[in-house]
Amino acid sequence: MVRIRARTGAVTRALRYGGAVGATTASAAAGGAGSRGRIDKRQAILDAAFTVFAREGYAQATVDAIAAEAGVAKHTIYNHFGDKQTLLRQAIAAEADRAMAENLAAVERLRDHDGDIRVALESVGHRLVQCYCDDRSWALRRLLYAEISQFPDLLDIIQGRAANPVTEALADRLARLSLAGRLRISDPAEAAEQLGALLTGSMESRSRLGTRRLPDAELHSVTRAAVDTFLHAFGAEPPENT
Amino acid sequence: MVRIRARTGAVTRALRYGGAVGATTASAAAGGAGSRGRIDKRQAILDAAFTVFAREGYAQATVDAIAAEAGVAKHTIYNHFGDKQTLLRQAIAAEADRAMAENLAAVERLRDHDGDIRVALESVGHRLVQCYCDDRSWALRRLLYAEISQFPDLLDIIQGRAANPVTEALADRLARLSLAGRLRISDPAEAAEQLGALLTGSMESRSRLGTRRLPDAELHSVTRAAVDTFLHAFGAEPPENT
DNA sequence: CCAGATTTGCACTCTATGGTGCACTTTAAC
DNA sequence: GTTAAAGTGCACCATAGAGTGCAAATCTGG
Repeated sequence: MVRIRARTGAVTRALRYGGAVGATTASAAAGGAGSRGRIDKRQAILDAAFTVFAREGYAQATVDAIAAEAGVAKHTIYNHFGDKQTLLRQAIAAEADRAMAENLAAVERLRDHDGDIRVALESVGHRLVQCYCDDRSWALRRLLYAEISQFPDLLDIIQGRAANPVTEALADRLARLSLAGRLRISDPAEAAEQLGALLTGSMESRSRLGTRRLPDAELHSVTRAAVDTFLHAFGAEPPENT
Repeated sequence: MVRIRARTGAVTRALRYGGAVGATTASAAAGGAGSRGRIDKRQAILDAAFTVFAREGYAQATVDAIAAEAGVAKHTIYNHFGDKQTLLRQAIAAEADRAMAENLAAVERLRDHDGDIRVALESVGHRLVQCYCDDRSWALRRLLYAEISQFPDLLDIIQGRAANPVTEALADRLARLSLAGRLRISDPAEAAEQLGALLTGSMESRSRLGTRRLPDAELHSVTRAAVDTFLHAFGAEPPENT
């Protein structure tokens, strides 16, 4: 027990002054909203919590471990979040925000792409697949799957921060392209859903539930195949057979 | 503590003699291989373990709860499986076998379907989607996502029992159909992957990670849309536009 | 340099649970 | 019926981890 204490203390200090692990790095970049006290340990805690929760699962993750990872005293965590459940919810919400922002940014790049439609779709598709296969995205997805039966309200937290808005944004872009005569789509929402499915559908098994990092070449080839099939179904001019 | 004991005992007895919950029902149907002792509590334990693990997650699930659910003494569990981890692995393996068998059966129905290709694909697709959306399938998927970082070897256990063999079987069928001139497919494996993606890709958000049961009508419409898109891309005769 | 807020270290409580030991009962097979 | 295997009930151990209290240290704004 005493030995554990000592080790925790050492890690804590190393993180605080060394700032090597990433949690503290992120915290430095986030000292904006309502920063009272020090350089807002809040963000560091959220980052650390997500990391540890994702690695160990909610039940296995100990608040002590999160504190150590964040370079913070356990008490500070309870000061900020009250209890472990709240911490989980906030950590997931923060991470979902980050992930969705990335996805939306990717989709938005369809807005003023005026070259070949295939090139545009492949570019955006590739970016979307990259986001989907990002380590943190997989961690978030795993964590959601893991805890959804224990915390059904996570769905509400994710609601509006997850795939849904991204698909809608994509549907918007596809509708515009269709209106401009570049695609032939009757139901943009459905088309967006299907494009998303084609892009990400095979990632689960390919990446072995996110435990294997996929080479970029593989992402490219999946993207190309997905866009190819998509254009066969929704392209404006009937494509000559491959 | 005493009160908990009492309650557990009551549930246990109710299960043993009433056989109402499903675990015991299943066990009765499985007293085949190597049944020594009683009517093989083994299967009842596996079923109960899967149920409880899926509901609570590995760490939260208590062996006592599993014993109660199975209508069995805690000791019996340890007699059969040694420890909690082994129990998890075996429960998952058993459930994966079950799920894969269902999926393969669905795919096999493509073998001697000689009518309209669209009808055949929609029929099989619908069955596949149903399997995918089955409560137990979702539970298995959630459990895998949840525990994969704690037990990476679950991948090996699932290997050969999961989506992979199903996709391969589907690729086989598609290849035959292509050879018979009913489809125009250059890469059957890729086509199978894409058909699978189109069928199941939108289920995650639609069913809210499997926490919402989808009306069969919705499954049908998704299936129809998936097959439609698939045939646009891989149909033998270029379809007239919708 | 001061005051108030924040953070920290550490000890401590309380509860939960995996796993075991043991004596006793039930079951299946001969 | 007898017997050995399988199952049961219960007490028990050891450990671990959430959450709290408190006094001392540290920071931040003025």
